[in-house]
Amino acid sequence: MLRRTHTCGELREFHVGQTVTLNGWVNSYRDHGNLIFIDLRDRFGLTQLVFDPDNGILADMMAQADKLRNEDVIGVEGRVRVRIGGENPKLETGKVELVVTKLEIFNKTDNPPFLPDDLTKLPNEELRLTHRYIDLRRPKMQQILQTRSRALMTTREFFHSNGFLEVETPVLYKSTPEGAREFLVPCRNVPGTFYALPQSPQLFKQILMVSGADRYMQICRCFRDEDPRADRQPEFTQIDLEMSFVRREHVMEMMESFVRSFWKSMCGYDVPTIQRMTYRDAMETYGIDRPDTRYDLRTTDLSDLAARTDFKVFKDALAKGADRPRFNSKRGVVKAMRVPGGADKLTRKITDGYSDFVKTFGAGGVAVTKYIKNDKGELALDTGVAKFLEPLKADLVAALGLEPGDTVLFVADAYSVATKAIGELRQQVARDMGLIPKPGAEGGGGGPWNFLWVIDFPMFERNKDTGKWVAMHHPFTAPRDDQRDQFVNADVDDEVAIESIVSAGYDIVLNGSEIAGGSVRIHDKAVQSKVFQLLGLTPEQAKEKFSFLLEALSFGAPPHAGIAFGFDRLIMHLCGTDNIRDVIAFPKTQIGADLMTKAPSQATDAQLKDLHIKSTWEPPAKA
RNA sequence: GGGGCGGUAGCUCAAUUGGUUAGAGUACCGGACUGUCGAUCCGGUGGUUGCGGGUUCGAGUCCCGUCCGCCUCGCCA
Repeated sequence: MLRRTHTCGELREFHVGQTVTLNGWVNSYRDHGNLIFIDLRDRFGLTQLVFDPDNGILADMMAQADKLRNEDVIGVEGRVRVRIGGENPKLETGKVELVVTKLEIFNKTDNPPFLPDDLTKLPNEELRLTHRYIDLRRPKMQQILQTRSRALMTTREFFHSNGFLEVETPVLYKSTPEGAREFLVPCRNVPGTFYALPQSPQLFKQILMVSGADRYMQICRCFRDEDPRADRQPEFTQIDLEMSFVRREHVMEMMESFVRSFWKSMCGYDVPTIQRMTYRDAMETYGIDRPDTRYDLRTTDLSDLAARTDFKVFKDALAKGADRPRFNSKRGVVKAMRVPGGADKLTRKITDGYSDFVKTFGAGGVAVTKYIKNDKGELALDTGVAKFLEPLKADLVAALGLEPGDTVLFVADAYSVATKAIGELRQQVARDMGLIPKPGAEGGGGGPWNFLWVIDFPMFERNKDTGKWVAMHHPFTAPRDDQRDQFVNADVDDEVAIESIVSAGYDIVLNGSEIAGGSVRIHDKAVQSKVFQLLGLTPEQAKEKFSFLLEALSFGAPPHAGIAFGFDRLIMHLCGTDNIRDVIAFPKTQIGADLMTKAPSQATDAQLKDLHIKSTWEPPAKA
């Protein structure tokens, strides 16, 4: 076999005169009859090969070369020379070419369904996923795989050099059916029982703290059987970690150091001190718990002002009940957003579309007005709901800091609905106004990079359907240290008191995307009991579900805290893509299928019998 | 579970109001060509219009169902 001495991205002018061997795929061929050019590709680049009869090439090799087609796999030996036809500045190796003297065809390809080419339009994703091995040959995909590999390396380096112990935890795990739906694995040895695949190694990493691991990290696979999205897969990767003898500040400090070292190493960017925002500020000002702070659009609660208008939509919304008593003790809300310069850019057609847009989040619509000069040349409110607001113009201008040419958008509803709707609307407006920087604009990769800590989350929120309290993060999240006594002593029926308790949780948000989330954990039995009580778990139920953790906590648990990063999302940001499938070598579709291997597939009766299970599924009757 | 978009040659797309033999580029096959570099030029093969029904003299086009892919709401402690 002609084994390579160099890669296809390697040859330069100083190799001229050397005899070298290359291996790779035929990326393109240009056949001039008695002169054939081949661009040979591997992961490292492209090199031009020449089959040139003037250089003593044998006729039968010329005939073989004549048949070479895209994606054939070959080995060639030859002499490096300066290109006779002049440099190709598009290629790293563009100053030289390889005059082939030996050719070995390792594998002729069937005509491929598509070519791994970044220049032409990509075929549809279904085809790319079915023939993933071809799609992955594309230079862009190779680059992503490389970035991902480097990121794994730099992550491990950081944590290993900071005293973290890398420990693997089980994939076959105990089912704890709170939170996300789990994948179940039937157990052959104990009929009728099942393992679950972990949503995260949460409980194991806490146990590891009790075990004296002191600092743990793992780059681990997590599984959640929920419908995927552009940035979600049923199977995904986390950088998971936990630390002993720390409080919130220590974890945040360590993570800031990690993020700084990671971005420095990945794209040479110096992450500045990460600003902090409370959950409440995030919700009030941005309508979302992961604000994109790359642009300065803000939302404002104008309920008091709106109550003074005669606009029925506002009045009705305000009359709605309070669904978040901590934030609004009496009523629904009217939220407003000032859009600087919106009067010109946000056309009637666009703002009409906003009403449909917010309807998808349960809101009734968007009220619009503009602050512009009227016929008399005076600054006035114009169009939409102007007539209701005109009497309050001065107050509105003051409250929002309106400037001429601004548009104001209003969403009125119960707190949760209005907040969510205007938060989503804010992002849509940012897109329409062109406020979102293009990836790579600054700071390398997908920059600019706007990092943000979001802290002081509520411990609990009401489940919309059942009305029961649920843990906002998970049931092992501790209250913020200064809230511990207040929490333990709180009356479980005092809704306002319970919702006011703030947790010691923290998220890292990057450009409007949650890249990490964690918390200080409960290591104190009184606190843990109170949490279970609030969640409606009896001590018996709690014991049944989490006995191993509770037992562990009772045998000498250090104070501990941790966090987990969504690794795939980090890579998405670094690569400036908004599709998580692009940063996963073998991703799944929206129904969790792997189009290449055709998973999932049916099990045989014998397999099912072994596992003591029976499928209730039957093929639909034919009409 | 709901909403939206899409599925036509190997691939990317086109096809007027429902109307002749479903076209183009590219890939592939054959031919020409000694300096190209997304080579060029000439010729050719290639179609269950996702699948199943229905309406119609006639369906890629309209209707119903279904499958697949993408976006999204719900969901994602």
